[in-house]
Amino acid sequence: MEEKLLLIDGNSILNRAFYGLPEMTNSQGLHTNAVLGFLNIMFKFLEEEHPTHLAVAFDLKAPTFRHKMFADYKGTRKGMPDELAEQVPVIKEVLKAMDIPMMMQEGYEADDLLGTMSVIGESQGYEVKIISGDRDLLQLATDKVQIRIPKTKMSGTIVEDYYAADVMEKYQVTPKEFIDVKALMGDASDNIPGIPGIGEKTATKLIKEFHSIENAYEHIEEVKPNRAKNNLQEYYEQGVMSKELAAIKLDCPVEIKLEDAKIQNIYTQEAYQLLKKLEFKSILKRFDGDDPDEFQLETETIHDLIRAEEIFAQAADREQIGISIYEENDRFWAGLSVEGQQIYLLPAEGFITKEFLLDQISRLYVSVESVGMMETKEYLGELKIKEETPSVFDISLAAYLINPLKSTYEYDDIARDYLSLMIPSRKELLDKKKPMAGEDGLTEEGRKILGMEAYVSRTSIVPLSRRLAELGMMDLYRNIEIPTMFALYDMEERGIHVDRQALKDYGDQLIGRIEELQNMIYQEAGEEFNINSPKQLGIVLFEHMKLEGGKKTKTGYSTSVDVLEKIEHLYPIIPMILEYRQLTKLKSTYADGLANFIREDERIHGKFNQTITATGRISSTEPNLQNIPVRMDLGRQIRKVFLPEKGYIFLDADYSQIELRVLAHLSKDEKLIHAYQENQDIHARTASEVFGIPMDQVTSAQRRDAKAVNFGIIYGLSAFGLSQDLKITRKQAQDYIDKYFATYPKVKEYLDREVEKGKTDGFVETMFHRRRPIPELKSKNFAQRNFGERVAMNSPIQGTAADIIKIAMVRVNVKLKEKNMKSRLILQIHDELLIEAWMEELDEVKEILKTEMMHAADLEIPLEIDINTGSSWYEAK
DNA sequence: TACTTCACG
DNA sequence: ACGTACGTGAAGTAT
Repeated sequence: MEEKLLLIDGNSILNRAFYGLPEMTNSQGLHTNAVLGFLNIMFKFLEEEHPTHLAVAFDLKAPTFRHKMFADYKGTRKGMPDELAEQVPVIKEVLKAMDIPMMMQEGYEADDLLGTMSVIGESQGYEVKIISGDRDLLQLATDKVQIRIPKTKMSGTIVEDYYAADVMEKYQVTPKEFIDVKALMGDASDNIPGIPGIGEKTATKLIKEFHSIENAYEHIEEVKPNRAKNNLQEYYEQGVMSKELAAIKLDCPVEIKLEDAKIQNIYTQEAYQLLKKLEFKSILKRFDGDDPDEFQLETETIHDLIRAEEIFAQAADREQIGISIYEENDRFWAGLSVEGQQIYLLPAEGFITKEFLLDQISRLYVSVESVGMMETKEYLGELKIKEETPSVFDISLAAYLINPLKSTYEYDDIARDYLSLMIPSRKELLDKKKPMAGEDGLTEEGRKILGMEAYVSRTSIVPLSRRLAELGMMDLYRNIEIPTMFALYDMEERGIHVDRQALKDYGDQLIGRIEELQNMIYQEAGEEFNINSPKQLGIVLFEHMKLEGGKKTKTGYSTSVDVLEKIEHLYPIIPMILEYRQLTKLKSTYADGLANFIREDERIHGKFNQTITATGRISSTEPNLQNIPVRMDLGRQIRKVFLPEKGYIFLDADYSQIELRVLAHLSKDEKLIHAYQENQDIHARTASEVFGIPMDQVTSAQRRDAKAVNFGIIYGLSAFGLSQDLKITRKQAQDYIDKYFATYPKVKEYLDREVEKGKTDGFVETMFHRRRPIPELKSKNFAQRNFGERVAMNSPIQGTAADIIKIAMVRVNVKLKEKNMKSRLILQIHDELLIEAWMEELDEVKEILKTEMMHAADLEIPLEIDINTGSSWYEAK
């Protein structure tokens, strides 16, 4: 077999990887994206090329000979960011562990070492491949030496390949002449001065003609553009020196020999351990054979009723146990972790029925101190655990409170973060569409997943509890989140009644107008196209029709409302598009979308998610019942199809400006507090203060502007954002903001204080100690940091409001149940509760709502609510 | 799968 | 000179 040498430009590839991948750390907080990217690239080429030899070149840290040549060298190359710098020793450690030789030598750059090594390789008859992100290396290309430049594009990595002929084709000069081209044009980032006035084009032209700087100089009279001729004459010395700088050395005294680069076994134990610490699961998979200390569970599948009873009896006197459940169609399995690595898998079959298992598990909640389970809410219906059961320990909720920024809280994440245990994820195990269960019961993967989930659910109880206690969140967890979980379950279970036919009629009534609009739009545009495609729409409007106000976004023209509204009065097509958009939204998302979720009981049972938002709010999906139209009348009409059951009436209560009230409380601003204690119209009051006019002279426009400012404050406002919202100049917006803060000075102080806290502590928290980490505040990116500041201002306000309504929601729900009332809580929309009230209980329920909502938190100002009744959601709002 | 748009608080 | 209001979810198109 022919020998093949793969050479990697270490710094260059590491650099590319760093900027090509999103920020990423392992659980110890070590940045790892560049190392992962490097290894992925390396493995990609190992697989593609199957080289027999491999070496990686690195620059040494100290500025090298080449850079020192210039007195004004002060680090024209910006120092690398810390996040990258800390990864340099790491990749070296990994390579060392893999027995891959590294070339690093004082006084020589990686380029020189690569060049020298490629020459040696070629002279020995090796095929040579050089991997780099740097085009300068193209001068090394020959018939046998190929330069491969990987580029991370959106659609994966693409590689540009260059043998000598490819360089010729693309740059019209030979690889050797490439040096002269670079010497002529110079390179600021490499501190190569070049010759003034000669850029890429002239340089290429000259070298194409004369093949070298020296030859061009000898034929100086023939050098064409006059400017080039004169400058070449005047700066010839500098050109020659530049050439020396641009030329990669091919004769370094390299310390390693070719045979040292022979690939042995890179899958070493040391490398494995290192990669494990880095948490590179995808790379670990390349190591075959079993990890000697891979985590193993001992699984016993229970088919015998007597044995099952034995096991449940044994579990009953433990402090912690872990449960996992899996259901598919009518089949049911439970996983149980009682001690050590022992897992019991209990399929419901034969004498062991699902009812038996659920009953046994429910009993464990009574006898065991803590029963750990993930996503407990999904099983509350079957388990029949009472709200006040102290042994309920929901792993997902605990992990969410500790870090609400994660997108998932799966068992492998929890194991990594709280048990320092790397185990295969559900996604990895079920990778190639492998099922959890087959004809003969659980598959191998299914057993593993159920086992690990039960194991993690038991063993993480202690570390999670400890962490919650450390962070002062035990009360929040016990008294707010766990009870909220029960309330959400109840709401999901109850659902909301929808008139199926009325919903269909609503949708049908839209169709006519939509078609009409569509034809009118085609007419105006003079062509037919897909109006739903922002891309096509943008081209039709701003190119074909040449409307003004185009451009925006990287992918094309923006066609969003605020862009279109600006030109709404100039072109008749614009209002048509806006109306078309509105109607198709109502049709597809609401009329058709909601219809798909109406169940047999004529009710929609949406899901409420408790571990999604960064601030502590809940979210609603399948369908989203928290964004049913209300602002525009046509959309609002859809609420007429949400109806109470016979004998019931809707009761809707929402907090009046809860976030501003929370702000008043948290900031302790006297003026704001006073205004609320007097129950004044806060927006009018703000307008009066900001514009310096008496309350009774505030115009509706002034009130509207003041309202926008009040909202802006909550969002961590910026002059830009406010100006966009109010369609005023930034100067005016800034003026409003200044005046606002002059009026409510404590608000300003409070917001500044929160930003400061965020910066020093790395997080901010609500009145009830819910915390939101803000990693963005440490970002070196200006925009990111600004975002972090706004988050620091907004999260405690939005989060405290979320805490308060959770408390109210729980109390209302519990009270109605305790009193055995027929009335029931069915929806929560952030600051609003919707109750399907039994007609005869109406007054009592109203009282409960008022009391519980107004007294959910003890603030310096009263919490007010608006309350309405109606025979549809439309009427009740 | 990413992006854009738009519905809500 | 950056590039933005805070928090969500769903639908549709383009990749």
